[in-house]
Amino acid sequence: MQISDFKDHQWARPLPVLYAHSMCYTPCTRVQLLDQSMTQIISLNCQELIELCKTAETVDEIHNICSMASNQFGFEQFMYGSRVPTSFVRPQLIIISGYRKDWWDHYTEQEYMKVDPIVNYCANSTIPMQWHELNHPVEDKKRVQQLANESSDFGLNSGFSFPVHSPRGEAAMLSFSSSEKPINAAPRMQDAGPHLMMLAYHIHESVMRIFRNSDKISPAVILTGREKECLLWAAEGKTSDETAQILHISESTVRFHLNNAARKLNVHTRRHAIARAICLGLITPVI
Amino acid sequence: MQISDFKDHQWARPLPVLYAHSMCYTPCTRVQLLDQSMTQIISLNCQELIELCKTAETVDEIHNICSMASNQFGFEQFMYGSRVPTSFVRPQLIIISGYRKDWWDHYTEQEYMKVDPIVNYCANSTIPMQWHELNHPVEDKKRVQQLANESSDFGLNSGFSFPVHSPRGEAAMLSFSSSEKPINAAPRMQDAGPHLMMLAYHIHESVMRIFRNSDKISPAVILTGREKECLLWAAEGKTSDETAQILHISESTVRFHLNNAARKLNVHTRRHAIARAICLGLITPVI
DNA sequence: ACTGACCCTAGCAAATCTGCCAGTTACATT
DNA sequence: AATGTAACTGGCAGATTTGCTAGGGTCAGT
Repeated sequence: MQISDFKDHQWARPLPVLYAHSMCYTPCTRVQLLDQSMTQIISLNCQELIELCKTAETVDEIHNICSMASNQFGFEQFMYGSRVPTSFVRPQLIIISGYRKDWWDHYTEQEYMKVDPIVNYCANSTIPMQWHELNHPVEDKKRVQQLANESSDFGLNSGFSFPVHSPRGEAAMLSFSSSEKPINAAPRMQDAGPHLMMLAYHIHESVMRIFRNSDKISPAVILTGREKECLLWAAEGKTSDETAQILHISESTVRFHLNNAARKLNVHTRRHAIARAICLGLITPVI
Repeated sequence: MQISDFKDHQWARPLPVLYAHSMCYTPCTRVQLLDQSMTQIISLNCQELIELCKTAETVDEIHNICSMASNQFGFEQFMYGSRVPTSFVRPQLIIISGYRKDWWDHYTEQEYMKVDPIVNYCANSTIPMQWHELNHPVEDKKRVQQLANESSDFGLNSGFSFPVHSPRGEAAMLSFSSSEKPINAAPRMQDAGPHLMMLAYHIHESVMRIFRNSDKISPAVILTGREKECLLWAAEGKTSDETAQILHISESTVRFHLNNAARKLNVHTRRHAIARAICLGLITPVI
């Protein structure tokens, strides 16, 4: 969504992106082994890469896995990006770039992410998409056209992007690109689709696991059963009094639990607590 | 999450499940053509099934596509289920059952869905899972054990489940099952995984498209830009006054927009409006 | 020129939330 | 027996939301 400028406001400063440089761009068909002390060259199939994901403990490993997958299926560059809804206004971005350094620098410098139709597509859809299929209406046609023109200068002529969405509200994207023309690359990409889709979800799970284990994103908030229940009914629009009747407890107790929940969530109002709890997947619909 | 009983409350009555019978269970290795007037027998690969998804206009077509996929990969029964977050307390369920009629009747009669660890897993994870791998802690061990024992009586010895999550907060699951023992079925299932995962997401998209086109689930709510902005800041915990300062408008205007948004969302409080808007994907984090 | 959609503003009474305090009870773990 | 966690209850002042009504202004499309 478009949001009004609020440059003069304290919210203007963006959260730092957690990981965002092109670590080891390798435009060859083979990549180095994970253990970088060895220079042996190996190649792993998708299933093996997925197994690596499950045990990966650093972002570098993830980067290497993506590189290998990219090469495995004849792509040259990749990019993983995810948006963690720590806040609506200032979500946390995690980016692992396998783009060429010059392109990535230009991309960030121009803030292309804000208009990139591929990013926009992945944020709103679940179906993998080959770039030449993209036909979404865009807001800022001029900028999008500029982006399209410049990207081909950096060897991004065709690509395949995989949206990832989790029950905790995280939205992610894993893109692979090639300098080949779409007409030539399409059939090969088509075959790789299902395997890369499966990989994309595993990559995302691994990245989130790694960052949750680190102290770089806020630790999981743990709410008690009653706290969740009170939040749930509050999110359903019930007043404290109504919630109290539904749960057969006093209104004071409901307020008590909501206050505790708000404190744990590090917010000051119920609205904020509700939004946070939903975003974090702490309260989910009951089946 | 566990929620206290509220049987004596008006919320006790469940929403009707939209589609939940075993339409044409076909425990053979081939299925009938979509045009049922013809009895010709065909077999389609996964890519072709996905193409069918894109144009499917009825639930029956979806059912047939799932049947074909099931047979294609040596499964016998399937089940698709999705939960649309129209409300936290009373979400809308859409179910397309390819289970044996007797099993499905028993399953619903026992309300197994509420304790089914596979359903629980899919609601909270994104990675496809073979049933024998499942090792989640469960709440009601006795009932889960009962479910496990009885399901094998109905020919569900191994299976593969695919969670689906969308940016609009829908959670879905597509499961395929076989009477084979896991040890025998696992390798074949493993190979089918990526293709069925891709199919699962297309199935879900088609189902949601079909139901949104029908009048069976509430039509999409359209908010104006200002309404979204005001909701966004409200979800961020800002008061009307603070939002007014951020957006450089008067507090009256903020109230006006929030009221309009609440009316469109058919709710009476901001908390509820915020919850609804987040669930429906109407307000999303800004990049 | 008209219509519709959107955005902006105002005022008021009643209902509700928020932040703060200080307790009791039950239950499982150590 | 001691500890910790979760659940439960009460009170109060001040801030905020809610529901309502009633306008004016801009802009695009017809």
